[in-house]
Amino acid sequence: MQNSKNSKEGMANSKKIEARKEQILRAAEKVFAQKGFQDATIAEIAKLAKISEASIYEYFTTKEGLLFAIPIATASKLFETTDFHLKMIRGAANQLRAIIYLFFSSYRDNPDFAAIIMLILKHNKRFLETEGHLVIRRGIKNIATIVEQGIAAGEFKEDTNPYLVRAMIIGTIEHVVTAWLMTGKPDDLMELVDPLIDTIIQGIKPREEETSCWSLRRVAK
Amino acid sequence: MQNSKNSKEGMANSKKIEARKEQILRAAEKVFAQKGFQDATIAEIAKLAKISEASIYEYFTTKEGLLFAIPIATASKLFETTDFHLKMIRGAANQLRAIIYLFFSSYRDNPDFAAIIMLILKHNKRFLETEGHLVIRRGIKNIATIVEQGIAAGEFKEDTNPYLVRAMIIGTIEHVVTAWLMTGKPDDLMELVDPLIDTIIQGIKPREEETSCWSLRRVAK
Amino acid sequence: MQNSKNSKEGMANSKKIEARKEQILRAAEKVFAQKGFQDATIAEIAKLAKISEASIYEYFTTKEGLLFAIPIATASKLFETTDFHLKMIRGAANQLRAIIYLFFSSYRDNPDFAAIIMLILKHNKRFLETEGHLVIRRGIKNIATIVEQGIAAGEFKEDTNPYLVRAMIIGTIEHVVTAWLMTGKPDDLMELVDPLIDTIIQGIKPREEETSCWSLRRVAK
Amino acid sequence: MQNSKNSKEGMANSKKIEARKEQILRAAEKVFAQKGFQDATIAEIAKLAKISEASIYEYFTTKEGLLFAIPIATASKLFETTDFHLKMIRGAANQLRAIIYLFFSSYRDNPDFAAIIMLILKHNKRFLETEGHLVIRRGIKNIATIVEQGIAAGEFKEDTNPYLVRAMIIGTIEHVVTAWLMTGKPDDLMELVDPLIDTIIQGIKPREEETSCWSLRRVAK
DNA sequence: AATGAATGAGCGTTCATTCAT
DNA sequence: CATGAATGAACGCTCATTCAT
Repeated sequence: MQNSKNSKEGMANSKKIEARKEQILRAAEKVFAQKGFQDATIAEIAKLAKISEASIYEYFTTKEGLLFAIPIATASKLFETTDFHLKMIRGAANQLRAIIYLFFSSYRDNPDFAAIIMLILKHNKRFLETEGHLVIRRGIKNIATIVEQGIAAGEFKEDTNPYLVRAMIIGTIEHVVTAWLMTGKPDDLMELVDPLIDTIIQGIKPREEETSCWSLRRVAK
Repeated sequence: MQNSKNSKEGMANSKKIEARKEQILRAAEKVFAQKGFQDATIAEIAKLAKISEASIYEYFTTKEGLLFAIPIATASKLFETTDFHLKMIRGAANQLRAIIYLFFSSYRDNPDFAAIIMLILKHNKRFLETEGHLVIRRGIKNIATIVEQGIAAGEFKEDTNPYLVRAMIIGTIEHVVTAWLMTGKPDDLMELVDPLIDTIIQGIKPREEETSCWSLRRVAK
Repeated sequence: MQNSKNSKEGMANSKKIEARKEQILRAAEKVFAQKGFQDATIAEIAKLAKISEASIYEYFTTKEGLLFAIPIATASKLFETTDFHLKMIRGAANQLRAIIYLFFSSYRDNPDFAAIIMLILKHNKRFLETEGHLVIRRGIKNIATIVEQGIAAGEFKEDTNPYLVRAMIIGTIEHVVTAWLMTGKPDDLMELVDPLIDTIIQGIKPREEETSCWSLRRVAK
Repeated sequence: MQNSKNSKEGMANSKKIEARKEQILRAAEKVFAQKGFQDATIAEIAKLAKISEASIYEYFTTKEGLLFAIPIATASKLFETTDFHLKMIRGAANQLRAIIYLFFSSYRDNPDFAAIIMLILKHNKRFLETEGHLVIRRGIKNIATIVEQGIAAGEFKEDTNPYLVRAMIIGTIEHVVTAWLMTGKPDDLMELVDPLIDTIIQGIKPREEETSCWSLRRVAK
């Protein structure tokens, strides 16, 4: 009985703490996204989070530490979702399409998260050594892996550079999303998914004469 | 004599002024590239430029104005060079290749300029309404135009989206250069030129079966 | 049974409380001595005392109150010891010697206590109106009293100023101990006891011609 | 002509700067003396000096740096005065008397300086490695030297410990001045000069029976 | 009795910018 | 034209203290 009470309290407490953290993180996300890191003030974040400035420092060590903590949850969720979907999809091309789709929709649905990543964190060297960056790095690794699998399966050309493909995908997404953010988010991001993936896929698939028109070499094998 | 002396002085002065400006800009470029905008101080720039802090304000209105003025010269030169070369090149694909080559080599040769663009200016909304940004915008327009010409010439697929292609090219370059800058510039950027352009070109050129394998459809037309 | 248990508990409790206080005081003494008053934090004291910060405020009203309480026990013990020894000693000079000896050895054996007194409390005006200061004041009164008795007994010159003598003794001890603390406690404090007291005693004892060589004047009286 | 103008300006400027520094130092001295280091604020010092807070940092690097600079001028003057007088005085005893007199009167006439030294700086370890402390150290060295000369001249006992004598003199002065400061400066410090020096001198001069009373013992030898 | 959690209040320091000379 | 000197305005962070539980 005592145990259950304690464990309940424990849960309640840690839940409360997590809720508080979440509350601060959401406020910070909004303020950082709107003002940028330097122009954002702890005072404003605290106000928005309905908490005292000092309390923020109970949960995060510094203003920058707070910034670095922001993307962890959303990025984790994004990459979990991605992993979940990828398991159900056959074919490297389709998997890439899914990834691009999920990235775009994640950014579209979380523009503050997108702004933090694209406009603030991406250029901060200290962020490179952070848990948040680790999450993102792991999530991005997928792409190169899928490309490699596509090459192995003959879906993509043998001389395809998986890291270049990844750079093209991520770079294009970043560029498009950044422009979208900077211009006040007028466009429909999702319209670009298909053209982008189609272009990429066509760019890296084996030459037609090798595959479609008799596919001599493959037959030969 | 006095006149000529004066006019000489006038020339000398305006030259001197330009030289002074250039001196400040180079110092600012170095400092901003190294420290970022916020962490760079006017004091440090002034010191490096061997000029007083107050004097900087004789030539530039604000710290941000100084920042915004930095890329103008280098960007102008880059786009002039690009224009110059493009006139000598036939074929949209070859022209895109040239552009990518020139961009990469410009960034490689001017890493401070690259850092200012990639890590600082790209995310500054106020920069959008700036002469510097105008120069860059004009320079980038080329790409979409060339793609359009390529489509018109049958070099690229008819349903190619020129703006997406441009986004892919610019986005990939930015992503690669940013990574190169953030990781201490270890890689050889130029190695990526060919794979990148090859992939893009293959991604947007008309389908093989339409062109290589008897081009039935086109003939039918 | 219950009663006895309760009273036992009562005893245990008050003992426990005293133990707790003592625990906090020792932690505070160490931290204050090491860091000084301002640089010491309640958090650090609490950590060292293995108690929560809030609990400290169950036993002491403020950080300064805690500071003021530190020397009471040690000072009381010192002055009790001193009183105890003085009863067994005849002659003002010997008594002064004993006092100086006991002071020095107390500081040597309790360098944290010494640091608190010499480097922190001695300069705090609010400490003047404190129980801790009262204890010290009482303990120091001895010296002047002994000097007065020495004068009355003809051991010391009639025109000796007891308060100056006290100031010389205390001042010298303070100066020496402070230097000892500030320089990392390298010297052997005790070596100074004899030279100090000898010099003082010779400085205040009646002139030789009055005492040793026929003591004319005294006889004349 | 130009030269003289320039040098005049140079003088004017450096004079102005010195005046400004002096102005800040006087304000800081007063505020630090009244409130102590921690409770003093730059704001208050700036206000009293009729200067902006930021300007203080044009002349001093930190709050503590400002504190450390305060005693330099006064201490230098004190020790120069001391040196000046000592040259005109014969006899170690008289010289010690002069030193004690000059110390006391310096503290009496500059109670803020005295408070800074006695209540703040004396206990700051970082001050030990400071120009201000160097000045003081040099000034205090005198005392031991004079005692040594007194010993050599037969004025003082051969077994006199010059460092103990110095500690007694400085310690007593410090103790007395500190008490004077802490109690609101009611007493006349100067009354203590003669009794103090007389006691010290008698405490360290060769024994009377050897010198005054026909020196029987010595003769006996 | 004990403490986890929350915060009010405070301050040193930085720096872009101005202006008299 | 050049600049030395001055400053207004801002802010992250700390910590002693409180209080509900």
